[in-house]
Amino acid sequence: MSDPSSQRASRDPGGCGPPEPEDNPKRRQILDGARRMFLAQGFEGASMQDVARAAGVSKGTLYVYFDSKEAMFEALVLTECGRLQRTIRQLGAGVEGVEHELRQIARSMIDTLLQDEVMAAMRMMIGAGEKFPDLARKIYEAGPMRSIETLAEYFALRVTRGDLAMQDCREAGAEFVDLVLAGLQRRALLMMPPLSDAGTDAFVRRRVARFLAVYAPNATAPEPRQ
Amino acid sequence: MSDPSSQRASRDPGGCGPPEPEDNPKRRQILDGARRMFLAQGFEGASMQDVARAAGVSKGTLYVYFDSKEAMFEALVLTECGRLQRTIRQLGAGVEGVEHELRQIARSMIDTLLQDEVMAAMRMMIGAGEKFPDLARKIYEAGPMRSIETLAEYFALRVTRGDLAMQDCREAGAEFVDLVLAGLQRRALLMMPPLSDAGTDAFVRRRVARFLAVYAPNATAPEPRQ
Amino acid sequence: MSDPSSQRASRDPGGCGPPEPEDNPKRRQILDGARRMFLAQGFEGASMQDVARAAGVSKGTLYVYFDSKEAMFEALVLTECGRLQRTIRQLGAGVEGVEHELRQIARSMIDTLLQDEVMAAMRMMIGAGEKFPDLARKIYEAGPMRSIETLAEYFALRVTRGDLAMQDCREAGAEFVDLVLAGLQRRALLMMPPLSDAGTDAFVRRRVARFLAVYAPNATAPEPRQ
Amino acid sequence: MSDPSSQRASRDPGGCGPPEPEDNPKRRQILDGARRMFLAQGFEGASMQDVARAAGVSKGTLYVYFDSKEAMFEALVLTECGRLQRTIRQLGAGVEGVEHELRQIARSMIDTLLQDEVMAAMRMMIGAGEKFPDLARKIYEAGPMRSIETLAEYFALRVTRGDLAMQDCREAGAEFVDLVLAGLQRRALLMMPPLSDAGTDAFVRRRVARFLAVYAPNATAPEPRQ
DNA sequence: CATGAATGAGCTTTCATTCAT
DNA sequence: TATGAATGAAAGCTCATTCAT
Repeated sequence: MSDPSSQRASRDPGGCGPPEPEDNPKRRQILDGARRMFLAQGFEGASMQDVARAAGVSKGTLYVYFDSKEAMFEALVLTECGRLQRTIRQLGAGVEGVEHELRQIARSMIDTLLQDEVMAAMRMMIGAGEKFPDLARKIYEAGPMRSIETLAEYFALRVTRGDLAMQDCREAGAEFVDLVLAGLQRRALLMMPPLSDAGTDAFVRRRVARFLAVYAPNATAPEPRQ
Repeated sequence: MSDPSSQRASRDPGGCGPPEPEDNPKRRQILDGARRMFLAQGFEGASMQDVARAAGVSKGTLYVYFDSKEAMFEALVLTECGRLQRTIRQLGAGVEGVEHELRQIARSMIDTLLQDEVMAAMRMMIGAGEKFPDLARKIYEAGPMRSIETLAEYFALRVTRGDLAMQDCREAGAEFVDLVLAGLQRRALLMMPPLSDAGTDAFVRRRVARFLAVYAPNATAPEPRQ
Repeated sequence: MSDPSSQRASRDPGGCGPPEPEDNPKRRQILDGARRMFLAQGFEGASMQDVARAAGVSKGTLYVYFDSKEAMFEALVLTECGRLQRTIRQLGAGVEGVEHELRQIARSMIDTLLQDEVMAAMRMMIGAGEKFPDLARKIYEAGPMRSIETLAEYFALRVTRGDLAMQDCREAGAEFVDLVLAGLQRRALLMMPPLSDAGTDAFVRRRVARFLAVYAPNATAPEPRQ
Repeated sequence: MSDPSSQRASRDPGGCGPPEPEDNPKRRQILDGARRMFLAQGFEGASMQDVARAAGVSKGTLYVYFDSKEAMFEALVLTECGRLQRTIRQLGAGVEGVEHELRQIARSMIDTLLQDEVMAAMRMMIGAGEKFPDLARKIYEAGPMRSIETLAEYFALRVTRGDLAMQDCREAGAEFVDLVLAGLQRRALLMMPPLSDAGTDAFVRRRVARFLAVYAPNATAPEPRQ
């Protein structure tokens, strides 16, 4: 079992599962180079030569650890999935006061998911979707879907506390994501310059208010504003 | 001035402007082949050979009308921009009854923009964003931004009629797009199977209700519903 | 129909058929380079780079005329088949006096088929047999089998004239080939130095005598000699 | 002197000589793997990785025992030479009755030398002949030449017993090989399907009869038959 | 002695691009 | 203007070989 490629098949066959320990340092090193190149150039734009150079190994070594460029890409994306999930899971941990809390969650999602690097990953995954539809689906499940579920759990908790009132927490989660993230993400996907910090704050206040106008149990009739 | 490539530089310098008359039939023919191939295979997946074959001309002729593959891609995208704008402008034309109307607008946007072909174009443009950032921005302006503005105009009209109440029509437009389109688009971008027709209808009713809960002037306190 | 590759599929689909006119000069030029390289180095030993250099064209041009290295090899071999058949058909044309005639036929076969170049072709074909069994069979039919049949026709003629006596002309043809060619060919295949001219002559006289000892109608009891 | 590779140069400098004791077990093991792979895939088709796997050692170990792939191939072939010689030496041992005996020898040669595995070896050696001419010559001497000599010895014995009459036993041996083996071998080399068992028997009877028509001392005038 | 990680040259093939006609 | 033959750079991938352990 000293062949490093023996690790290939055994890695997380079920999808974007638990965080992978991934202990082989050379493999990590290669994936790291691959990450930089694929994010910067996309799947087709980055050549194996590029990846090798970025990883500081020879082209041949790439094929010791991965069967093909596609396999390497898949391994990379799966790794990134894990990273993303871990990020999401921490998003709204331990904040207080519903409106304030939701603003913080929103801001946290925005700050995390609109980072250049994450957007590049998203672009890469979307671009590669046509060629790797199964992979794209896994990404959806590990990313957006997981975010929504995490939010749903949080909302469920708040409902039991009486802070929120809703019947379908998942739908509310989806709505929250759509309201506070989708628009900014759409802009970023098409390379529009990001909002200023103040602009983002205003946006978050507005949209969280919209959300609460519907889901806060003691919501007065919503005043159309802004 | 018999060189058709002399038209290259002069085409729509300002961006995705008004519908281009585009009179040269051979150029149209080439762009049409390019459209089919790029949508089907993506920018890197489609070879100039493919485009030439799809357009029914020789490879050499491609270079009579376009300086490079990238230039052809850019020209194609700009043309598509115009097409999209025209589509958007017709979206909610001549329907009546606010809630019913908004549902029809929503459904129309969904049906149009989630078509396989449009999604392929979107994926292609997002994927190419890294390489053509200016182009991506133009697309944003011609696509989502224009949609929002078109909606804003429509809302403004409804406000004057007293059917809606809002202060910032553009913000309301953005919110509408986020609520009724973004989630489905996110799913489609990552190759998730589309909702059933009934599912889509339910989604539209739900989200339009949310929208009206905030912006209908005589809105009662919104009832949180599934 | 100006694409040179359109000639690919239409070339002699039935096997080693009639002499091909093969008029495209560039294709000929490439096949000629391929011939030199494949004969010298074998199928795997010769790289497409080698072939391109030998043919005086660029590597890319190779693929304008042939779909793959294997397709080129097959086209080459088929061409060589035709060449060989033409040679065989002329072998014993118009000589007189049975023993003298048979000696001349034998010598002609030997001189033709033991040329360095032909032996190289044979080695190449045999070496490639494992990978291209169908092709190898075609070669057998176009080469050895055809030789035997040509001899059989000749023997049949001589039988009607009363010069030879035999019941199965094909078997006699096979025997003749075995007696006068096989041994020398086996030597040549394994790179043994060829017999001297005088040695070859002696060999031919001996083996033709053996043949006639059996098939000459007025043969006296064969005297074991030499 | 603990380096096993010190055995390399000293191995059988004279060619395909006496059976080599070959005592190093690991070397044997490697050659055995090499034999399987080279026969199955040919010299170029089999990778050192394949050989290592087939031999159950690491790739590096291969280079402890052999300087290069070519050296390993040469060593393998030389070993196979010995094997073949031993086989040949036993071919016609201890049978009785000249015609019956010759048929048995013939059949034995055919059955041995036309086995798939032996043919594969032959094809491999012929194919490699261009690249390793000296090796090919050694093979000729160890294989066909040795067969002929063994037959010659056998014929000489029979001559002293009065069963056969000939002046040049080696020539007779060569003739025998040509008559009873060459044709079938030629077919097999070019991947033609083998004769049926009955067909082979008929072939052997016919050709042995031809042989005896010339070399049996009491041969009546040969009757042209079949 | 044995290993297997690492290498880099070389493989077949593709493709955007040029240019003589 | 339109062609398509020709190109050469670069792609993904393989493999014989080396070397530190």
